[in-house]
Amino acid sequence: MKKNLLLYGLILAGLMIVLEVSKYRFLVLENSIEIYIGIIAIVFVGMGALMGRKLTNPKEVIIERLVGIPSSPSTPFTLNESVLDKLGISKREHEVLLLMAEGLSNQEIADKSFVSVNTVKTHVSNILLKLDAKRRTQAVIKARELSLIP
Amino acid sequence: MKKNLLLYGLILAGLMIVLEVSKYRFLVLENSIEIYIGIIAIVFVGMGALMGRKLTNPKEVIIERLVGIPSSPSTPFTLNESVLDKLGISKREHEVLLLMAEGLSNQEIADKSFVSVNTVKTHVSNILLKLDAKRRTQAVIKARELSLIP
DNA sequence: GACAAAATCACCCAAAAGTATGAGTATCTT
DNA sequence: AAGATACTCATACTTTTGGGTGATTTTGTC
Repeated sequence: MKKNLLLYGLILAGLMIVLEVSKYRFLVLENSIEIYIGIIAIVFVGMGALMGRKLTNPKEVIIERLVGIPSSPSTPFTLNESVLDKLGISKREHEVLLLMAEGLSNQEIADKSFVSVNTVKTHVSNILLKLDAKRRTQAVIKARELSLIP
Repeated sequence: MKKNLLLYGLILAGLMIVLEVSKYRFLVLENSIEIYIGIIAIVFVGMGALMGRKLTNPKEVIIERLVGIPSSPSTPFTLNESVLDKLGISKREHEVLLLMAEGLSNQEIADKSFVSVNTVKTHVSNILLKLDAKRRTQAVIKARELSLIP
């Protein structure tokens, strides 16, 4: 990085010198000032681009891979009931939660549970409240984190 | 991108004009040419840096690291790319899929991805289509089953 | 039986999600 | 230069969700 800045300054200095020298040799015509600006612009855009690229560290995607344990016997899920009633989630609500986690719509949950959609809605609303989630997707995630669902 | 180039040209043009005008007003002193060059240099380095950053796709350097089972916290996820392009899921769509899996709303995804909600909607629609899901919740489940997301 | 908690349902409204369609831009390949 | 693909965005419309409120019915417990 520092090298770049240095190189950078050197080029600028170089240009100055070139200009200075040529000026006294009457090579700097009135109308050619634009050309100089153009050249300088191009050069420094290039430099800037290079620097920008260097500054932007390439994202490193680190993929960690386990060595042993080729196939652990998938997670043995056990429901955390203490959390369940600490949050005051009822049995029915938990059922709905499970169906929600399967990606079912309220209507589908209603059909499976033999209740009306409205009922499911209230359950879902309560679940969202109790799990402090804004959406059903979030609720499912939180529920899984709390071991309320597999 | 095009906007940048345009803005770019405009700034260059602007500088030219300023110089031209000031030249005839005898404001351009012999010794101040260096200052102008400096200013131009700085401006264009900045521009160049910005452009360079935009142009440079964030190259993803994938570093694989083997972990020696210190305490397997969860499933060692490895993305199944073959499935990914068998289903024709693009890079952007996959990104959206990941954010969807975090329980984010379309608006939140849009904000995080610096695109409009409409764009996110199209992506989500395509994802639902390609994953043969009716809802985003289902899509997430299927994606997880297919090892498209952790 | 009385009481409380849970479950059921309805209605209305607002917000979010999803569908369909068209279109401009960008990128990459041939 | 042309074509394919991906990405972006818009507009309009439908469906699903979610929030709030209130009311009735079970159900379990004291």
